[in-house]
Amino acid sequence: MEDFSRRLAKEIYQGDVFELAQNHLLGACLCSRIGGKLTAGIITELEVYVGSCDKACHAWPNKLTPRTATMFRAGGCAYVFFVYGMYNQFNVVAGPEGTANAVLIRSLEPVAGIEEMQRRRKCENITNLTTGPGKLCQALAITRREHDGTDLGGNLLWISPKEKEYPFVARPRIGIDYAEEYKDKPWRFYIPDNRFVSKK
DNA sequence: TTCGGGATCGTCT
DNA sequence: GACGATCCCGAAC
Repeated sequence: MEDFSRRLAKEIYQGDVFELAQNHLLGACLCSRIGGKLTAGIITELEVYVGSCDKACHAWPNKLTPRTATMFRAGGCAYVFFVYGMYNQFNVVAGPEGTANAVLIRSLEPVAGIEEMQRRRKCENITNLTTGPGKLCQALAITRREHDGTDLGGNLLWISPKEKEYPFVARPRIGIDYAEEYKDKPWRFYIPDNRFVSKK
């Protein structure tokens, strides 16, 4: 039986965003207990966004708006936004307060609450439950309205540290063609040879 | 297996 | 008023 009671330490979130993404979030377990149901999955794919220089980042160039305000908070909380009129996307805020760095979680390997995920997603196929940023929010019941800014050290939404090391590869990010010289930066990281990745 | 369109609304111009 | 850090489904190959 897996134990999801541990929490990633606060200081780790407030360090370098790439270090956080590569060495701490990839392979860790994203957990939610929403509506009384525990759902959790191992993070298999993610993308890094850097507010100070990265044209693909919502908060570039360090632009604080009502939408991006949570990204400027101290690392360790959730930045959840809404796109395409129907999907939510979950990010982990990184770095010290006043900086706008985030890690978009793109894909999970389901490990707990799979039946609840199937109900929420109206889908039986395990490999289609959490392989995409919009899908995993639906599976874990994460929404901008309810969870933007949520502390990731609590009991609603949290991250349990990885229990072993995983290899990872670096590739360009998805869906940011407008980002000019930043669109080809290999800031998407995923665990190779894992079925639960949205795009190879 | 790949491609293209539609759904749908918060956010910024 | 335009445009997405997407997803799903159906059509064509």
